[in-house]
Amino acid sequence: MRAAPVMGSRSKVVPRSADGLVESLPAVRPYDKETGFCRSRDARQKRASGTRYAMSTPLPRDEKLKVIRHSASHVMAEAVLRLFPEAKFAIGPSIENGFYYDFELPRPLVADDLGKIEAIMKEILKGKHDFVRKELSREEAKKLFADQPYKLELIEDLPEGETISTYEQDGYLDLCRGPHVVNTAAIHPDAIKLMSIAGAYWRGDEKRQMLTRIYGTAWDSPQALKDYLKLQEELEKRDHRKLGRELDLFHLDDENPGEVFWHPRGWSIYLRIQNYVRQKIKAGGYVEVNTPFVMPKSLWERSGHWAKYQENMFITESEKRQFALKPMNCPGHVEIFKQGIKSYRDLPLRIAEFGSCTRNEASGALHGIMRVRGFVQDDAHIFCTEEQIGSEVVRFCALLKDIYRDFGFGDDRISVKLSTRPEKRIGDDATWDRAEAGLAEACKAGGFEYEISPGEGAFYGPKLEFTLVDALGRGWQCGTMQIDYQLPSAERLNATYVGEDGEKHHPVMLHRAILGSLERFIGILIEQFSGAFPVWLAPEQIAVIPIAPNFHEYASKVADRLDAAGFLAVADLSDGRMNAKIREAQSRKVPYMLVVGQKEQDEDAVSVRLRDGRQMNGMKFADFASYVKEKVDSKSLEL
RNA sequence: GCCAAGAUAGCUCAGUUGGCAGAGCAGCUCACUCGUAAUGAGCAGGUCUUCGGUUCGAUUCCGAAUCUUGGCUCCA
Repeated sequence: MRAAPVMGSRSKVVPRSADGLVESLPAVRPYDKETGFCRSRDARQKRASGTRYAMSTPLPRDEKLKVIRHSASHVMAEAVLRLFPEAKFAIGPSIENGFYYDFELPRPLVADDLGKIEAIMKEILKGKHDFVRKELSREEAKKLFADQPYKLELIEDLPEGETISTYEQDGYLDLCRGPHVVNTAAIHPDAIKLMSIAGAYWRGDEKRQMLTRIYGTAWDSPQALKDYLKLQEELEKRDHRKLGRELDLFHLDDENPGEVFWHPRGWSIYLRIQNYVRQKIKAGGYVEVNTPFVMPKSLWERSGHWAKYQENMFITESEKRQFALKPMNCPGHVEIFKQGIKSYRDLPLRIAEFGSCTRNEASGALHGIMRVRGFVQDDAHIFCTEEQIGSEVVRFCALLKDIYRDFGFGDDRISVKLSTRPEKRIGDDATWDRAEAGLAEACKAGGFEYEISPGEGAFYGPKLEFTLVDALGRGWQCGTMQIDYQLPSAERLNATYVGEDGEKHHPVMLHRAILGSLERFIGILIEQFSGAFPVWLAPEQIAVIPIAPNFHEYASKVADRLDAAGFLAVADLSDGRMNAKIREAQSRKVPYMLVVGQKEQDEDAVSVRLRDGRQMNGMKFADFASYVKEKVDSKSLEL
């Protein structure tokens, strides 16, 4: 979900656009006709040359914003230079919603500094300075940036023959390809805001210098900035950590980082999602198993995890033997596959598990319930022949679509990436060719268009990654489908089946998940629905509210009958007044509130207040029950 | 793990230029026969994250640890 950075553009720049404010953009960016991907480079991508980025047709405004943002980063650099004349400059690209610039500074920044820098920026912007482009030779550039080690490194790494250019505004000179606005007047001083300070490794490499990164946001009008800040507020309101506490779904304990304590309401959602998936995969031809949380070092050595994944595993010991908490379920499933003799007639064998995994994630990577150390995957491994890969992938795509749709994510909310062979890999190229081509073809046959992430595959095979796009346009990677020839091989866990020819063969293993982890998926749902879950998932579907203590008895009778009919209904018999009870139920985001008094009691009816404020008064009890049943059964997103 | 910023009542936050710690909401008690987003009154609630240091005195200043947040790296 990242915009292609402007820094990556290699294009020549033409001086002036029609409105005179933004340089015209190159008509054609380097473009690969065969794949339809634009080529651009990005420092974050480890300088892999020829890295390709998918490009959706850019709106002119998007391009304009990129130019504004990139120019704002130069203005910020100028402001920082005024404050810290000895600052060293790294890179300052435009990013989604804004820009950043990385600096090496003589001291850490404090919150006050951001305000100061922003004030200087505004002053610079008001000065109406031109951005002046100059092209120069490599030698000239090196001389010019002699005291800027990061710039020098960038110059060194520019390919032979590359045009080297600088941009200068108000006396601040920076190495840059452009394009930029022609004058700082193109950036409204009230349409920019500095957001935060963060550390970032030079060139994204954790072994290199840690720089100070300042993030800012920039827009083409003060109103656009306001809208953006408002959206940020909206995001805060939806934050699953906040809602998780407010709705009493779960808690996280500071003493036990990265592990979720599910409260009754949260667990109720969890179980319904799990049982839903359980029923779907059963219908999809999977068998469900369960494998141990703790498994011996010897197994992890054979599987390769001990060598490749050890630092992410919690290791424990008993009677001088070492064990590890499982970070993945695959070896366990291979162990099950290996019990007894398998025939080609048993394939494909689809082994599923709600696998409880524990990974020792870096403390800084933890985030609410989205990124934790203990989580459960809706995992499965499909053991099949090479010929069966295609049909299995197609089948998987159908199941995934079906499940995502029930959670409100239609086809237009799913994006797919095909990750191809990485540099460090095992297996021969012919196998990789077959695996990649097969996966690509099956993905299309499964009804998905995909983008390619070159070199992002697992070391043992290519993979498909399925990303959900939520109500606010954010992407969450959930589903995955990976082809693995290695783990079942003789060198690893040595799984075999007897083929038609009577010989032993190694099956191919497909690692796949749809929700990814239940914890993360529920976090996504909380944010997607702002905690207002669809009826079929709501932890409390119906709150029965008597208008006065006289009607407590009728209220509990209504709740009991609804409960017996399989709904999650609670009668609020507390001391409070009706209005307060409605308010409380509303803040618990209960879909249906039943207000009951004399009228309802006389007619065996309920007056329904929906979460969205609508009312359906004087509904017969039986009518209401069937109304809700329909919503639950159809997994309706509507009330 | 790395960089930076934080940690005060169950929650959201105020506060002390170093001198007995504050509010709103939630909780508890009592009263209230009430029709679609807060009835009123009262009570209780904190070793100011932890451990060291400076000081007559530290919640406040300094150091360290733990955790959280925002990034980086990684990733379900």
